[in-house]
Amino acid sequence: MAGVSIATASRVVSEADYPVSARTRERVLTAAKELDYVPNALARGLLKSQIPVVGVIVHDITDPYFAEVVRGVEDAAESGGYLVITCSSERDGAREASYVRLLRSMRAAGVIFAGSGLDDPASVEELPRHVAALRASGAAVVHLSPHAQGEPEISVDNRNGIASMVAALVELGHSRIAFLAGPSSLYVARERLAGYRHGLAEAGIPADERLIVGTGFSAEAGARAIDDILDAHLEPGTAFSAILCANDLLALGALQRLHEHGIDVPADVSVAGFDDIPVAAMTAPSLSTVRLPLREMGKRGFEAAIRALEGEQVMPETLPTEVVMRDSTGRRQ
Amino acid sequence: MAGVSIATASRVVSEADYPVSARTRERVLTAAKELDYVPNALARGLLKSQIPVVGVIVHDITDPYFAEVVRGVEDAAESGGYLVITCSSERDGAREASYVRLLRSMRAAGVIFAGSGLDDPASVEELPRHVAALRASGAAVVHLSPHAQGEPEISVDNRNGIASMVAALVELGHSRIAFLAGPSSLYVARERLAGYRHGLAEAGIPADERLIVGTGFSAEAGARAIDDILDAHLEPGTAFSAILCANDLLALGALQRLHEHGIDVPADVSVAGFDDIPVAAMTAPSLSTVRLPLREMGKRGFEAAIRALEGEQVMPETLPTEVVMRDSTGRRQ
DNA sequence: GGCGTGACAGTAAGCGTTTACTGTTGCCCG
DNA sequence: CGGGCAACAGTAAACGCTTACTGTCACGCC
Repeated sequence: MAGVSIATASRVVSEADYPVSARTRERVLTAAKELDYVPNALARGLLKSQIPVVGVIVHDITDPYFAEVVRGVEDAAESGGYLVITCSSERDGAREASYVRLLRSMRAAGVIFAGSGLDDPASVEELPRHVAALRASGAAVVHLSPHAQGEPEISVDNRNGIASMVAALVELGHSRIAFLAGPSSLYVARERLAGYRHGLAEAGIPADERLIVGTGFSAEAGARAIDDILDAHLEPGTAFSAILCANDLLALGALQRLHEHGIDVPADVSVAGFDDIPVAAMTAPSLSTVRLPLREMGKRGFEAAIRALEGEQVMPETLPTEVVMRDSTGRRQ
Repeated sequence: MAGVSIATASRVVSEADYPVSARTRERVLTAAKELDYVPNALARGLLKSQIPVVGVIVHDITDPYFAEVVRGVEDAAESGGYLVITCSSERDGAREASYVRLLRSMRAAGVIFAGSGLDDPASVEELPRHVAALRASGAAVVHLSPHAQGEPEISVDNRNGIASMVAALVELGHSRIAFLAGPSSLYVARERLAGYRHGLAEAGIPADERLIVGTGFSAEAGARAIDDILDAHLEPGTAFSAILCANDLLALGALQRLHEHGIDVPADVSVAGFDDIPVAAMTAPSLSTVRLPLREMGKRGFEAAIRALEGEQVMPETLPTEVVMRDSTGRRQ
């Protein structure tokens, strides 16, 4: 339509670094607009063996933690013209591996693992094969949490984050602090448990194993844990005066169940979470927690991927955490 | 490696409907496994002018409403080997159009609009062009909410949903019910407002315009609306005894701000939301709301897209809503 | 015995781009 | 005034796959 060869048209629309006269360029652009031309990313991708898409592997997009991270990736990706594919693995190694395979088949430019690694056969067999192939073909792989293959590219100091909340609770006069520990199959949960022990040790408080309860990572699990604690005849106020949770969802569930039991927060017991997901500020009472820069993690994750794509060496970064005291914690009565 | 032609190998790995002898097939499969062969989806897609990917356009993946819908799409998509691309438009027509253009450029098999339509120049100019092109090229386009182009393929009866909550509140003795209406720029908010008026009319209660407050669709907006109401010297208990919110996020914000003002829910005022996002069950008091089958909507949306792809006529479906009374509502004192 | 037929296997075209390479100008400089 | 070069423009190959088409062979039937 512009009366030029395909090559010339391509050079104009793809903004190639190749001289094209102003008149020709103009004609091509006019024709392109007229035809509502949109380049075929598949053809382009076939040539480059890469399509401007990054996959984000999360445990569950419905978990506000991951939604925030994905949003961070998305915001950073958007400006570069990248699209992001969300993959909820539901903590199933096979599903995770299958997603990564699909991402590999479509030559995604990068894969960002937002959730922490799993102890799962598929995660140690099929997954590493795909990850290696992805890397070999020039795709970027970045981790935002600890995992089987080692240290994450972008991380947050879970251990010291939890420890500083322990310190804050100790500061408020609490010495018997229960811990809802999350699932021990998750690397990140183990780090947080270590942080709890570390914080206690720092304060010179011996850990009471009866106060450490293994849980899932959901609100229901938090509510159930409260039931378990109460069933074990651990009296709030005497056996423990504060409950620290390995993530906010657990804390939310705990808060609700405590309310149902007529146990007042923070008068009878203080409750603290970890992550600072948006709803943490919206509960009544609002939840004291440790803020993780979730969106920022997503953003940095994407940026690290881009850097890797450009052949740069990516240096591991650790992002800061911050204790946020709200209304669910109070001085020990 | 298997000693066969590319065509034969293709027939085996793509499970084409073409006879291949058992021996040959075996050899190909063995070689494929040995080589860790993964087909190139881009090459395949280039040929078919379509790649097994669907885009979901949401306002914000961080909003639990959309996270649920996306998860529904994802779950349905996974079994078919489709990947889902999340696009948070942030209610910006230009950003939305740009996402759809990107989806078009990569020949996505479908685009699902999860959020309701926008009143925005870009949404009435660029967007329809891309949507038309997508449809013309055989891609499926499905809407889960009302929008400028008409009725959604999958929907929920917002109007009657709200109206039935009004009825439930009236049943509890409330007659002065404030309404946090959401943004009037959103089709869905307008439908809900209509439902509120309808419900009131059904109960023979005249609408008091002072009790209808325009808001955003966030928790902050809900909190602010409470401030506005109180600033207007509308006394809880006398001017109104219940607050109905156009979505749960608004209700969450309202709940928190009421708590801060020392106004007890439900003793002083009842609060109800709409959507039944997961956190609605986790607040204290837990939130009475209207359940929308969000995940199911996502799932149906994907299925409708597949049906459209197969050339089937897709019939509009309306999914049921259900009033869920929890602890934030009570009989009028 | 010739031939139609079914079961395979291979050849090659084509999907929409990008880009190395090959022209063709016109201009500058020695 | 001729050679060299910059500035363009076009040709064609290649990316990895699917599939229409073209064999080839063995078998069974008239």
